[in-house]
Amino acid sequence: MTRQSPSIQDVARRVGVSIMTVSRAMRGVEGVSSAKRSEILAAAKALGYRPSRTARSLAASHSTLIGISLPMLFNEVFADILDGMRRTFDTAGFDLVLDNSDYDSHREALWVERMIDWKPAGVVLSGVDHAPGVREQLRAAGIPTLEIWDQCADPIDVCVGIDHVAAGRAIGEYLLACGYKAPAFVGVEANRDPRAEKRLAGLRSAFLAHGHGGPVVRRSERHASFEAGMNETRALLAADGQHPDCLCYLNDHMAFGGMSACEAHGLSVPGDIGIVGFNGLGINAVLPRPLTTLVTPRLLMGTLGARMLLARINGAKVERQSVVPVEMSVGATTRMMGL
Amino acid sequence: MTRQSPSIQDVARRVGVSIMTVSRAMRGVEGVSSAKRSEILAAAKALGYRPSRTARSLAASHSTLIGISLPMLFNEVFADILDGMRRTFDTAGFDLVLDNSDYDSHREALWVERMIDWKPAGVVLSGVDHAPGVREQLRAAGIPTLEIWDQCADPIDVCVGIDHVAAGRAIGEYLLACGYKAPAFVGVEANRDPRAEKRLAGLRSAFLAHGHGGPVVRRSERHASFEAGMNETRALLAADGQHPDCLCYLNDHMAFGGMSACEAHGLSVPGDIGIVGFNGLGINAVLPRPLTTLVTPRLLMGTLGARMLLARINGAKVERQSVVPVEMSVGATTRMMGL
DNA sequence: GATTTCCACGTTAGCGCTAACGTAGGGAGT
DNA sequence: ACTCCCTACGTTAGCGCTAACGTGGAAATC
Repeated sequence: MTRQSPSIQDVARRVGVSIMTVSRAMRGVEGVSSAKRSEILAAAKALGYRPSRTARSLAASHSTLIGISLPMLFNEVFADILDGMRRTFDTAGFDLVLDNSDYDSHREALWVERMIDWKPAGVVLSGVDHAPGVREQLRAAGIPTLEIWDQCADPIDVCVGIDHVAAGRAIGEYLLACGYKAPAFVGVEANRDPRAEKRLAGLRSAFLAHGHGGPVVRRSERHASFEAGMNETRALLAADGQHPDCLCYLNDHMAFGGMSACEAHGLSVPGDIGIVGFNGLGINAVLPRPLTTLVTPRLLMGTLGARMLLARINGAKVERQSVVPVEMSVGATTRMMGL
Repeated sequence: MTRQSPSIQDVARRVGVSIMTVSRAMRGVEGVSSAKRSEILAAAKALGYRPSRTARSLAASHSTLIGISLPMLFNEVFADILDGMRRTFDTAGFDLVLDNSDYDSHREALWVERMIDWKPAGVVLSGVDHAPGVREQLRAAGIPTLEIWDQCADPIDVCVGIDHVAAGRAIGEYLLACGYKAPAFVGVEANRDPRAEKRLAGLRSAFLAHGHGGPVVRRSERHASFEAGMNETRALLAADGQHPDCLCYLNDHMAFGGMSACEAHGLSVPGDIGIVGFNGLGINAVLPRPLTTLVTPRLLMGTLGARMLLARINGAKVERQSVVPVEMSVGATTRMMGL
């Protein structure tokens, strides 16, 4: 016997009320006396009744799903952001549908289309650089949307993140203050990570503003991993001519890999060459020589972003954009030159 | 003007067929001539029609959602597993609803209940140790379920993973072969990670079988992070009496933190003390002294698991359980004693 | 006491699809 | 010519809820 799971009808019959009263009781909506409400709740529990989410979504013409698209998961940054959001959304009773775009805006666009078919309560996208049409589709569907991790004067809906150009410039200015003159930047292919490109632009502008040349750029075709950092740094150092006096990396992972490559190449850090990461990951706490890096408030971004999106879902007006601060963390991989 | 998104009716009217024919055409189901089919598809595209997932789920009495519950995301292990599954499910047209149980089986149970309300096509749980009732609920609802990362003779439905007891024993036997005699195990609280407890049990049984004492156990109350590994190791070494001759960690993160603590304590690795991790993470490739560790085939597990679940969703019979092999990776943090 | 108000509930009409079954019309078999 | 069958559709009846509006009766107002 494959007894179907009980429906709202069964509860209504058992208590002797209409299904509408059961619906109201289950949702905690006004219009039911507290006596009836608890009677209904008890009956529902006894029968093992659980409201069907799909039926509810169809009838209400919107679901309690929230779609989240992140470039990748194995990355403390996005894992932290997700963690910050998760707690907030979870408490509010939403379920999270996840996408992993692999830094591919086309993939993201396809997923957004599919997501809209679920009539989600909200959508979260990483960054502000999307494929054409994504913005319009989300707006046309009237879906509250949060863009996270970057900033933008005119977001799709709301936006929380850091100013990547300013972050790059801050790193540049710190390095200039140390006396570094010939930076290099190690990252990934230009179209893969728009935020990294903004940081590179900021870094470049800082050096150019002080009359130096812009950074030498080296790009990996693969993920921004430990290994990629090591390989690209090795290649960079193997090139002819004078090597840079400091190396800026797309993130701490690459920087750590790069540090290994430098040492393998016989360069002492920071004696012969400076190294700067990005993000301020947990691994720094246990490294014998902590990285100089820019710490990003990922959990804060997640929590704040989730709250902003929730406010939009509830129809509240909120600031369209929120830019959170970053902090330079001076470690043991850079030094004041000439000391 | 808030023009509603077009429904199946609009497409049917435009082409001059019944909605059923449109439904069939959209789903790629038999019973429509190819001429009509392409005419309908063209009309749908022109109107911007997209089938409503919620309506479809209700009418078909099951959705294309797949629920996945993992203990945590910032962890290469689960990120890899998820990545392996994602590709497979994505291609098959499923959407992934994610939960993050924080190693809390009660949380997992609550989420499973909520997930069932969506009538998902399938559910993925991590491990085989669940809160009471979870198994029954999933079975009663007839939802294809995959348990991943551990093994079990009688899974809820299907299961793919490694044998953690055997893995622990393999580590123990390797250490015994090296000549180590006094191991310690550094992990987290006993009820937080059942898999780690199984590995500990395997490790213990190996040493006991050779007439040695079981491992000294040290547990962190926090996450199995770099920092936790460092802190617990520091505490372990600070204790009176002789220190262990080798340290086994819950995972590579903790092991790496532990290695820092050893060096800070003036112990050389592997000269004075051996260190063994678990998982074989990417960071090993760039460490000056790669960890001795047990490599787990995470991506394989994900891909294989997803395929098994897909087969179950399609009603196929499959092996209920699949145990994948692990491989000991001897790094530079252990040595043959007496050499 | 007649009117208004309000609360607690019921009724009606879908939400946008799909499963299951029904049917017309053309071709093959005898 | 008559079945028989098969293909390409259409019709009917929901899936399990909620929004919007309707209604009776008790309390409040004058």
